[in-house]
Amino acid sequence: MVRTRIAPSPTGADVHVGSIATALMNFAWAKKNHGQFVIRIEDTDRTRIVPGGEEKMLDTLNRIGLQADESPKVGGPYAPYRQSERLSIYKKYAEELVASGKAYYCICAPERLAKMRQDQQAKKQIPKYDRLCFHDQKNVIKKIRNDQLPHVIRLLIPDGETKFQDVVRGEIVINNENLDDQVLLKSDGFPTYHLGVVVDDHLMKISHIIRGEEWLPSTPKHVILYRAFGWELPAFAHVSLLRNPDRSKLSKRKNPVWTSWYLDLGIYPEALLNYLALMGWSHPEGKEKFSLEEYVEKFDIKDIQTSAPVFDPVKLEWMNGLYIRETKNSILKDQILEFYKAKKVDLDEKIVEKTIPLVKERIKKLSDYLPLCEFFFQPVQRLSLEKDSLYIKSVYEELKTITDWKAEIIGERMLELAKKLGIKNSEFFMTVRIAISGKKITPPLNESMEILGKEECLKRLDSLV
RNA sequence: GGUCCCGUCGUCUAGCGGCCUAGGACAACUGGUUUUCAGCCAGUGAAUCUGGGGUUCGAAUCCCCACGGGAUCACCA
Repeated sequence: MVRTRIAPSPTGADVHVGSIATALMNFAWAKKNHGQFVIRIEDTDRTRIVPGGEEKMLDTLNRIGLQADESPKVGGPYAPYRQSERLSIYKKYAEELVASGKAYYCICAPERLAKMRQDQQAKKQIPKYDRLCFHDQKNVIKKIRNDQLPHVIRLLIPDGETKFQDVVRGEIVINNENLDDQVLLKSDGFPTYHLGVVVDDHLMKISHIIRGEEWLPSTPKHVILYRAFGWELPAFAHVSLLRNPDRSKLSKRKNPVWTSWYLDLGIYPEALLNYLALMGWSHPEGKEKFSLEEYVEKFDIKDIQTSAPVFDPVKLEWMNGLYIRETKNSILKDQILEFYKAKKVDLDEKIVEKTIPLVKERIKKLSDYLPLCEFFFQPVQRLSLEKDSLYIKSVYEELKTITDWKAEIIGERMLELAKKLGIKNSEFFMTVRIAISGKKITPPLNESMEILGKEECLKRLDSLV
């Protein structure tokens, strides 16, 4: 049975787009194999918890359409799915490790640890705990009992080397000398990430751990833990991190990284997912656009790319444009209405409906709509007209005589007028365009004028005459 | 710095020893459609496959080294 999971930590304001990319792979792999995709909240660092963060993350995941089979929201057979609610479990397992001699108590003060690390670094040594407490376990235990001393539990890294298979990177071998005696249980009773993931992934029967490559260096510790418990190893698949254009990992310093930022821009969840699917993976037939369903069918963790891709918002927008152009007009209308309503802007449905055919090929995301169409709803600040725009009056007079206010007719009459006046079409229409819309870039002019209506057009021209 | 990962057009990638004088997509540029901008269509440029050594009849593909980039080294995840 294939079971995958994502384990977000509510230490940010929202879900990072990179997390969506790995969530997508986890989702796809579970679905492809008719297994389950679970969401587990790893909130063990109470000092970094962002209020409302968990709520927001779950909400975003929901908006994006990656439904979890098990999560804090929907529950499941291995509940609770929030680590802060599983404290007694970690404690039990940590103690078990101490009992079997695979871990030990440590009462060293943070100050001592900090100084030790500093000294080691100064001497260019590998910063590692010196096992002071390990070598004095009896006394340490006595002190903890007698004085109620705060303490942690550390993993005793065995000698030798640790080896494991990574689905995307092959065999990974590391000399254990490079590993520190990792704290497993903190003095506040919360587990560290390392204990938490291993225990939960095992208990929740996670078969494949697909996560960012940032975890690769600490995976040997996890492997050691699995073996210390005598548990079977899951399959590990470390995927590359999304990068900034300068190749550093995608960060909010250099790029918008919160998923809802893109969604709130009017990027479709499907388009975001589709674009993200192309980061480190490619369709067997070379297709660029495909549905989630198709992705699930074609995806295989063995095909995941090892090199790290640069996140390109330009291509994302192109992808979204593809989706917009394939959206039915009536649906696109509703989406635009809804999109702006969420931003507290109420648009006239009739106008939006009429403008859709004109803008569908001109917008790449929903938020492109208003900048392009604002003049339909109200007169906008006008660009200044060229000095030789005196023929605006003729335009006004000509339009005034039109009785059948249709784009085609308006176009014919304007063309005639331009010819009569001896003005180049491009110049003439640009002038009219600015007079009517205030801008140089607009949807097709004749159609726009039809939508605006004769009265409104004349009014706008009149103010210039 | 130690450890680990990675290295094909500007970007995303195809490529799994001969089909590669390296293919596609985005971006760029040119032309067409045209009343602006898009869209659409046609086309152009863009990678000595990071470099150097091997292995092989033959290497982008396998091996080694160098260089470059990244990640990671907490009672953070």
